[in-house]
Amino acid sequence: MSDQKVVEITQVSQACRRCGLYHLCGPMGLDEGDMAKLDTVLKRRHSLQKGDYLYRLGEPFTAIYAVRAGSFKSYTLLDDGTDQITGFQLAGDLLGLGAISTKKHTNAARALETASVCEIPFDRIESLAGEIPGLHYHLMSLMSDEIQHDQCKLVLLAKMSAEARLATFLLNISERLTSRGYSACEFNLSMSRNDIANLLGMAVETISRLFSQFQESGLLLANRKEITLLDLDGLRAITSSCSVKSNNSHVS
Amino acid sequence: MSDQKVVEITQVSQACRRCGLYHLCGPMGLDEGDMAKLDTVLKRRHSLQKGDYLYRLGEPFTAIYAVRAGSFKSYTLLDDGTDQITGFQLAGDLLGLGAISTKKHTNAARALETASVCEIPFDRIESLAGEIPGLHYHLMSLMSDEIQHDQCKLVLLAKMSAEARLATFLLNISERLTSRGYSACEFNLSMSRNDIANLLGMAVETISRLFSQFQESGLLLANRKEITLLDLDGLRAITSSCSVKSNNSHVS
DNA sequence: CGAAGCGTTGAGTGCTTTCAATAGTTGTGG
DNA sequence: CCACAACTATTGAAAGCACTCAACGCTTCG
Repeated sequence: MSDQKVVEITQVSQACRRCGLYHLCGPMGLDEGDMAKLDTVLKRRHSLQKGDYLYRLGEPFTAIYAVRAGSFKSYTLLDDGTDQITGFQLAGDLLGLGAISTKKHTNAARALETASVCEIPFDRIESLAGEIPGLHYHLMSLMSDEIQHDQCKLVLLAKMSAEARLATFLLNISERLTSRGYSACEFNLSMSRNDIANLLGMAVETISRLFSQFQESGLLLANRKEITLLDLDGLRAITSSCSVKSNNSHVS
Repeated sequence: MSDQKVVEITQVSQACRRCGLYHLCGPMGLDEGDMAKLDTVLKRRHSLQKGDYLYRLGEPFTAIYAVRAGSFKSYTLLDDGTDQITGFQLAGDLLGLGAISTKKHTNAARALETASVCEIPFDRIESLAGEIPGLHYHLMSLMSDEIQHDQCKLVLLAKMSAEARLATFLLNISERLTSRGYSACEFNLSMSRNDIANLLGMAVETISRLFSQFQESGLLLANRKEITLLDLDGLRAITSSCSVKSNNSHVS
């Protein structure tokens, strides 16, 4: 079971170190050998252009995906023909975990900009898990995270005012970019105002008005998709009245 | 690996057939032998009274739970000191799946009435999974279900009117009770109006007004916690304008 | 260049909330 | 057993937040 763990470290570096999934694999106890095994089932560099579907609603579920670069929106279709965005996925986030039980995707995922993903065939995970003891536990942890994130979104939608929702959303994007090594205060939103409004359960006009209001208050600068956060504490003050206790809420 | 599967069927019957988890174990391929093994790690008949905590926020995560009888509410605490209910669990539902990654419970679970649960120690699941091939997949399916259910709740909160939310909630309770063999149209709500309002992101007064309105419209009879649904199609019509496409939405 | 889409801003409406009062229910202790 | 307190539920009236409708400028793209 541990006779094949000697591999070229450089090979692993190439394959995984730059992958968004790396920081998820590392801390959970996968050594270099395990990661090399994992690497053998990963199809690398699946690239997509803006608007491309990673998968559509109803398609058979065959794999989960890790975002390497770019960003995605995942959304479901409602009876009235409209969409409901259930989340945005940035580099390092996973896609497709909600479809394991149904074996069909219950939502669609589309690239918001040029993006690339790691595709992880699910049936090969099953066989691979026999060789890597912690893999199943790792996957369940990731799914557990997703459940927690969704519950943070529930709080946001159930309890927060429009103002607090947008502030929470912006701070969350900022935190997630920071943890990936990007700037905490300057970034480009890859999604439209429409998409933000949809996720946060509000009208587009309200989003637009709030951006203007935040700018007048000196909290941020917003020029279309270019965002500069000027007063993180000010934004936190807006959310603090009703955010989840002692928990890095993940709301997008 | 399959040399220990011969066991007493009657023993299995006693342990699992009446358990809410049974209909989850059965279809996924566990045979009687596997179920007997599973049974050895289940602590049976953990009973609770109304108001008892199954677990509290911040407690170490040691086990997941299956509701055998009664019902629970799970909720998180917000910074402002208020609660946010994230779901109600009826017989057959699972509790605790969101805490696997953090190893601490990120929400609390309390009995809404006299209840009993199966406690499933998580560390023993890990070792047991080596003997039961499909167990990990089964667990991931259950977690995948939870992710889907949470996303249905997101739709409800993001898109639906107060009227549609309550109608959806009632139909969902009805469906879940039906699938457990209870009456589809007559049931007692174990949760208070306050709890319903909290879950659905509304004021208590609005819930109360809607119950009155639904009753005047002949959709249902509501006497405190005793509910009689009179016009399921009428309720569905209220929700249909904005429910999730081709999906048995699970919103409580 | 024109069309289509995105983003911003204004005005008016309306759904839901908040405040308030009342009644019914539950639980506790004298 | 009743009285009292605390909680739950219902209903009314008024206020407010966010939505809808509408118009306009800006950007993108064929």
